[in-house]
Amino acid sequence: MSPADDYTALASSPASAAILTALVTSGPQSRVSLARKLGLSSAAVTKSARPLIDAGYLSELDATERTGPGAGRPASPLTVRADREFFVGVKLTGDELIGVVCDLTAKIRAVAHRPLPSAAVDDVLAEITALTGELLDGPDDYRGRTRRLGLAVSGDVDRASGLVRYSPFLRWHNVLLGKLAAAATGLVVTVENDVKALTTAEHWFGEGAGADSFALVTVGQGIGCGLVVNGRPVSGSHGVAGEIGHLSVDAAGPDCHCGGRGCVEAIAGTSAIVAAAGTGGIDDAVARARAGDPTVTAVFARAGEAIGLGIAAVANLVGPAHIVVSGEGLSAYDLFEPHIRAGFERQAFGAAADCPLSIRPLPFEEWARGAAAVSIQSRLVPLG
Amino acid sequence: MSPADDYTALASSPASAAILTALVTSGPQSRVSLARKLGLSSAAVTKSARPLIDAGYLSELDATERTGPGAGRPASPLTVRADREFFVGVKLTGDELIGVVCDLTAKIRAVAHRPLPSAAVDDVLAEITALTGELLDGPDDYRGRTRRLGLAVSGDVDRASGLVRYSPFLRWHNVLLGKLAAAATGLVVTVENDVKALTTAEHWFGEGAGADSFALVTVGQGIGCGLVVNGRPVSGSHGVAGEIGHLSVDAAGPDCHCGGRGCVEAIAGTSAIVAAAGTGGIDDAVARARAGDPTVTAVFARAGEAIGLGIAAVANLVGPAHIVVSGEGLSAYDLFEPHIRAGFERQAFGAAADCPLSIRPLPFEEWARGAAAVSIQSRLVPLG
DNA sequence: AATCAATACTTGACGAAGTTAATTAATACT
DNA sequence: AGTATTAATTAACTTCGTCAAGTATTGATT
Repeated sequence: MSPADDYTALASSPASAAILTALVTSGPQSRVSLARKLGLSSAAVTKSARPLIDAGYLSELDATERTGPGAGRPASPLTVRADREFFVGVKLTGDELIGVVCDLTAKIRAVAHRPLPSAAVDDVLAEITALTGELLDGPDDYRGRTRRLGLAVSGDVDRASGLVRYSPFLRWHNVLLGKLAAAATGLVVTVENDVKALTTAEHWFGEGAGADSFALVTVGQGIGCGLVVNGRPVSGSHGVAGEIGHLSVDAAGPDCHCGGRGCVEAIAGTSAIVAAAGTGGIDDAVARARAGDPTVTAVFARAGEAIGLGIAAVANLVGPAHIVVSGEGLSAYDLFEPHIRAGFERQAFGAAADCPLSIRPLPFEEWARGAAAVSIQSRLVPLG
Repeated sequence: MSPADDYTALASSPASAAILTALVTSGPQSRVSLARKLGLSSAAVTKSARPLIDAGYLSELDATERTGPGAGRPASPLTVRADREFFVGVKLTGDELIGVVCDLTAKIRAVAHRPLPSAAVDDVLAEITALTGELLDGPDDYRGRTRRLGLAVSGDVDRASGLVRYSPFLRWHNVLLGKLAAAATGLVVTVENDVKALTTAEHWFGEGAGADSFALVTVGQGIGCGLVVNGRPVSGSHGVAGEIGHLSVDAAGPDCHCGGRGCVEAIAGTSAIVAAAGTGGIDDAVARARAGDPTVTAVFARAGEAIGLGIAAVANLVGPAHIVVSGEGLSAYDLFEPHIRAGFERQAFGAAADCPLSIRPLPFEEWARGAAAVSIQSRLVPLG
């Protein structure tokens, strides 16, 4: 395999893309079960898998697990060789870089943080390069088996061109981050919106693995949502999608900076909670709520319910198979969770209420893992 | 072409399906422009189009329109031969059947109505057969060129198997309508949910033609919504999708029969309007509002705004390229329209507000046309 | 132990559906 | 008339799948 192949996806045909996707999202499987699941002949699986095995990306598992009713040749399931290649993922925030090294199954192998004293493009590129070096040239030497870097940025990002159209926290406009970072690091770079990246990670490697439709809701400063429908991410024709934070759930609710009224974010965003609780900061609000202050407890209850209503709206409109709720705001998980569920259950229509809801806090490295997941995906299959 | 071919789709390959879809949704085009748009070689278009021309489904237009800068061989655009085949569409309501004959471009050629004195399955089948006969064996003799019948039913429908799982107005449970109607009429039958059928019609033959994502909102007894995302209809993993009527937009709003509170439908559904206006019926309410009764005018204003908020939720979450608002409720179009727009514009986030909104009343035959559109689609391309 | 049935996988011939490159067709401009 | 330009077709080839036949590896039966 020539170095130039690093720039193209590993899968050269629809079949091999489907095989890689199924193995990554659903774990080791025999060729026959892959064929059944993907609607292919087993001959096609054999043929498509061969070059992937030869290149070291797949391998055969020992035929320990018997599948059938006993008789017959045992299957030798195919599996992804996790340590065949490594990927760097970096999440950019306004004041910090969070970096991880992941293997092919998006398992985090190394973590590093780095403050970001300046948001000037050149400074950020220098810090990305330094962080990448720190991760790759550290005690475990990943350098030789790492060709790709994923970046996750909040804001308006064009993944195909690696362009950051607008990023509020970095105050960037139209920065060709992909090309610049590729030049600075010598790696193949993908750039994606942070929520979409996290959605990809959960859809491929997390609880949403293999689901045909899936939603990820992030709770924090803002309330965001990534959507996967019919197996494909939703981007929105006008560049807007998943704006769950600006659904209006209360006609008498507070005005929102977006011009709307009663937005979920204007009730349940971090600053809205702080304002409503009349406390100094979110940590203070959490502490007072945990101490039992009824005013502040009510603020969290109202916020949780608003989020639940927003999630119910997602369930009613697109009907995802699974919804994961997460984000830095869920460090106060215990204060939110029952009210999110209450709001959801009240407003989810009919069978939409059957949609399983996973509500859990999210380690901050997960955002960087999301960036790596996009990079892994781009390595395995064309586009996304 | 043997009779058995009537059961399979006309398109035998992805390329021919793409060509038919493009010609139906975007009108006559040269082979070269089709190739560019679809990412195919022009040789592939030539080859795929040939059998469709031979079978009489496509034909070449006279090269009247010049395309290029003047020089060069003029294009002879391909076009769908609308009268090659006809399709019957029937919409089933609780007390009436509405039937149409459409040509291949979904243009309505004939219309017929028929009361439905009984909702017993056998009686409905007899009426469908009679209506179909009336349409096909009438003054224009469509019988010889019609092989397919589309049925549209409100409720829970499995298109693939032609099963009506549950239909509230007909009080049906698990009726294999597709097989039964095929046996009764001798036609190839498709069965689809009425809102989805109407969405298909607008997405293929109406204002949403060719859009990658599209939403149709119906206003009437209930408030419904059909969604197309990434070019494919959204069905919902748990069978629920597009339930815009049960988004909660007012925390202090009325309780809804669904168990929720402040649902769009509980504010803007026909019976909610009648109840809030304190009038005898919807016609009465419309009359009083048109006469300037401030109470009733306010009821319509509030209803319109609630619908607008629901539409904004769709725009914020999935970002369709175009939204069509229609339905029998929009016979009172003038009372709703400005308030729908006001609600939408207030709550649409950022670029979502750029989404064009078409608000217009809908002739009742359009529902039957929707049923025919599904049938046409099933004739042209596999699945949907 | 030998055979058989069951299941997994591989192989090679074939076919469907696309590609590229060369050719033919039809027009406008000089 | 000759040439540039664009459209469409044709023929040779490539790719990627299927099908059908065979091989591989096990448990059960005789």
